[in-house]
Amino acid sequence: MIENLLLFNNLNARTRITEAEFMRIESILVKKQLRKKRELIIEGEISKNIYFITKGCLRSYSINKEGIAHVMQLALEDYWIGDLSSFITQTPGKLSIEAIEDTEVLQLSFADLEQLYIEIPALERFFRLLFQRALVQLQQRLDNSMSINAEERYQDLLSRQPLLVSRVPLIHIASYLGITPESLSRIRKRLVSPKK
Amino acid sequence: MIENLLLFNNLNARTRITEAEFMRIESILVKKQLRKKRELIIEGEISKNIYFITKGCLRSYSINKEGIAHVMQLALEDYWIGDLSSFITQTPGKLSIEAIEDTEVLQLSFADLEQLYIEIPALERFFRLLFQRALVQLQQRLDNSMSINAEERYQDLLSRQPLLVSRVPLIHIASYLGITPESLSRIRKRLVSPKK
DNA sequence: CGTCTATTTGAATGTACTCAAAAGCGGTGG
DNA sequence: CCACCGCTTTTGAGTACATTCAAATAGACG
Repeated sequence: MIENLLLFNNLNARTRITEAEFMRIESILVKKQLRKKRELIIEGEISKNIYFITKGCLRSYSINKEGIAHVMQLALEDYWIGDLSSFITQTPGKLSIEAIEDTEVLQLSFADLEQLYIEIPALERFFRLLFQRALVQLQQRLDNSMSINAEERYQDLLSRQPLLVSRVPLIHIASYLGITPESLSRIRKRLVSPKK
Repeated sequence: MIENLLLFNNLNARTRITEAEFMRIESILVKKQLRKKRELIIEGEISKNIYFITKGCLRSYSINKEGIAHVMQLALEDYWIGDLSSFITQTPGKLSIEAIEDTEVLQLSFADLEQLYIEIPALERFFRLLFQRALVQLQQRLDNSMSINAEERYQDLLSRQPLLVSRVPLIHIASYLGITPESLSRIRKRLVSPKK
């Protein structure tokens, strides 16, 4: 019996995972609840897991030497999140992940995933496609950060991810866009009353 | 008989590809020569191929609406390059790729690669790992662009990729770092004569 | 050797920043 | 249930860093 239909559909959107394979995967996953403001992983730890979000919203971020946080990823349910760098090298990571809302995730460990890659070749394909798409999206984000200004970046995000923008506090949207909260506040004001 | 040892070692650095499998791959690859300043792919085209560089140096870049180029990737021999977005969606791309030096690449087509994924499961793993690492590196670059200033980004690149910096004209390094050539010129001057 | 492009330098400018403070909002405990 | 506290958002004023524009110099290539 399939429990996590959201994940089953997520895997099967671009791959074919059988029910039997999926139940094998499910038997390994660990469900985790996280209250708003609580941290899933903390800078300096070795990330033993990556996470599939079944409910809620998370942000991953790093802190620079001035003590300022920069948002790497904002993720709602049906997304995967983790400190990939720490996860694949199994060395201490620079990212922390915090819940923006009360959140529920499914945890998948490094060792288990390596085993599953062997047992279920379609899963290797799944993550190849996942990383491929993530790479393209990140290239797009980097290109945006170089080629268009803050206001256009905000409008682009707003048009692509309206739900995300409505659920995430301005302070984290600003950080994701690479600007200060003050600047984003002014941008929003301009967009409401487009004087001139 | 293995012809492209550089590629064979590239594939086998993190995967096991047998000689037989590799010769199957080689039978499909097309060798292409490219003179300095010539373009490998041009914005608006559908990227039918990705490329492994066996000799030389390439840059991929996009042009924004003001007509300014932004470097997405700088790649020397032993690297893979392409317009991944266009390649995986088989729709017109926004990137162009140009030779910075006389260059030789091995071309791998979308259709051939899909076939090879089926024939050679280890290749699926190879590209899963390749995209995984590329994603981590791009996350690092994005984090840098938000958390440290232009001078620090240049020094970081210089320490990580001294060969690349020495072989690529300042104008393209600047674009890669997200700054103007004038700014990078001034940064270099400061680093030579660090008055205060 | 001449032409074209890349690099350097100078001066003026602007966009987003910092610092500061007020207003708004949400959650918690008395 | 309401008052308070902390955090988020807004607004203002002054500033800094990299930009733009312009021009001179240096370097590469045919």
